[in-house]
Amino acid sequence: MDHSKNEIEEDDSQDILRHSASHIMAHAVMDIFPGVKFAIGPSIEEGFYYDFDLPRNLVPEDLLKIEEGMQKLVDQDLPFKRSLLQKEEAIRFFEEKGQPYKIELINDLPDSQVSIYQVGDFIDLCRGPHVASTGMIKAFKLLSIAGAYWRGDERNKMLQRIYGTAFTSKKMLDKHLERIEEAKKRDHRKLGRELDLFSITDEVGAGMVIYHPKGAMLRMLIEDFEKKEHLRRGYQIVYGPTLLKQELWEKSGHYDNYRENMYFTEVEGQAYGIKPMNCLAHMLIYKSRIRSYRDLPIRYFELGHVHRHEKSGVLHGLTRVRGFTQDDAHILCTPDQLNQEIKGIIQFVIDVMDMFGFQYHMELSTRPEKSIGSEEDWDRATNALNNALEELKIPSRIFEGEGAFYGPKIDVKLKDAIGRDWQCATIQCDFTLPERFDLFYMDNDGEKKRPVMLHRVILGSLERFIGVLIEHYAGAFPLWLSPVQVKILTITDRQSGYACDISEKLLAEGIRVEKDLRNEKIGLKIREARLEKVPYMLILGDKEEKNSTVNLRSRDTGELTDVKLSDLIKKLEEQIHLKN
RNA sequence: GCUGGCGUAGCUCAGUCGGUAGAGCAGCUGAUUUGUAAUCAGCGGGUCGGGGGUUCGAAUCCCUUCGCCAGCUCCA
Repeated sequence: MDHSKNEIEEDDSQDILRHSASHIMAHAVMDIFPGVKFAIGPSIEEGFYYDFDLPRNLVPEDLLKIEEGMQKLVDQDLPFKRSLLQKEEAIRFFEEKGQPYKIELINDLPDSQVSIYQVGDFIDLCRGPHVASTGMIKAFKLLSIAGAYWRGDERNKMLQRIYGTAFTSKKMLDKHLERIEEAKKRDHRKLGRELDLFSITDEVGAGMVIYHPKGAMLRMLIEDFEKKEHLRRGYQIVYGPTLLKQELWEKSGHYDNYRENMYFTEVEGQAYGIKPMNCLAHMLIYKSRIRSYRDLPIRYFELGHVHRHEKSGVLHGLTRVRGFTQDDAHILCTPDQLNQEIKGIIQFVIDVMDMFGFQYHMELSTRPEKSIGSEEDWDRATNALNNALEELKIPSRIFEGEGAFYGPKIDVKLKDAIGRDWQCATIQCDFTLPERFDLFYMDNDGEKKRPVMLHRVILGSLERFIGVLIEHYAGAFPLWLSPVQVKILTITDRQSGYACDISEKLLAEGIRVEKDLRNEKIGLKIREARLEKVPYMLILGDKEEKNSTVNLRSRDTGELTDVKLSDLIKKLEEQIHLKN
């Protein structure tokens, strides 16, 4: 995404504004809770926050009081004053103030001098910059209270975080608050129930999805699409079992590294683990016979249903569940083929993202401190990923040390219709599992060689992807993905026969049709079909029957047209083919 | 898992000071045969998330457990 110079400047000034607002909030909190200890208070993408160590827990009413305090500070139009202190001076200063978190921060700063900012009676360690004075904060609002660990580490004390946002005008703030409301309307948990797509119920278990007929249809359409696309790209479809012997998980290292996330069971004295990943069966297929370099690359694809015991607090609708279906593949190839394979996967991801209309960006994560494998392998794998990105001219950010313990990876973050990022696709290089399972191929020199394994998903998990899709389209799926594509509505029960006739003809063409023949007013039927977000309604009255036409009403344009059935079928088929 | 909030009819929600539960929508029945976002009338529906306690009496107070929500940490 290109930012013009103005936009960049605007982003910067907004950051400064919000960061300044967080200082003002801290001041207001200090006025109410004199003993407060301050942690950090940065600006973030949508606003700002500040973490506090407070003598008591905050309640929502506190936010109003703090907002009032902030408004007073803004009204006074107090200047932000910057000054420099020697590190030792600063430490002494914050010791006197009883601010242990600030001292910890100062001790970690490399420079001999640190800057502090004063606004009113509040002095904070801060790199800056800030707005000139508090009067420049024209519009702000505190949004929520949450717990947050000091320095983001769950072993540390949990502090109280207040989130807020600030803008240069009231109008912009209102627009932002409207966007938040809009996002709530698109929430896939809400739409999932309203559109009768799926349910998640305590009776079954937290994080376990039940697909209702329409949700199952949506999933099937995506699965069919994926199978076709994978076959086209030289993948072979395979299936592995859900339950695999515990010994196998011990061999793979999952038992040591991933046990907390796995479910185990015992049958006739034999211990089994429920698969949290699909790779083991794929490797066993590879190992089921001797492979030649001529066979490579081998690409096994599985829509594999895995279970992971996610911590209870992280579950969220379809986007974070305990049982989910990955569009998983493992590619076994020679080191020489690595680059080409990675490029193929990236192109696959791009094709699919474009088709669904998602923007995306890619991130390359390199070797973490805690990792296995030789430096040479890591370099080769990292270069392969990096070269592939460069050759395809894909800009990416590098996250040093964020790779998996067995290899570096490319993560793809897609951006939905209202600008939120989601992790779906990931491409990971792995030298460890081929080693542990002693995978090899016979090379052209007659020597056994070790293949490289790529783990990759394109959509990630179908559950998460479907959740994201629901929100992306706000439930109004494009025709090819709509569980019901056409709904037939009759004016009176005189048209029931004609309606069944039309319905059968559409079904015969593979169009997904529903009929509403109830003795209800057309207004009601249309209202309900609209709420169900059906792309096309066919309204049938005496007039249509007499003329052998249908009155077509479009969800997206609201347009009404009288058409012949054959023309309608042609139009629908064209649109389905174009997948829009 | 952690911090805080919340769990009342299928859904959205009300329920005062502790005195035995209510609305709208949905559902069912009947009437209505209707032209582009809600026809009218009647009826049924609840172990107030589960368990335990306090009390003459608990949706309401306390404990515990499960789940949900907002974050944190983790992640497809």
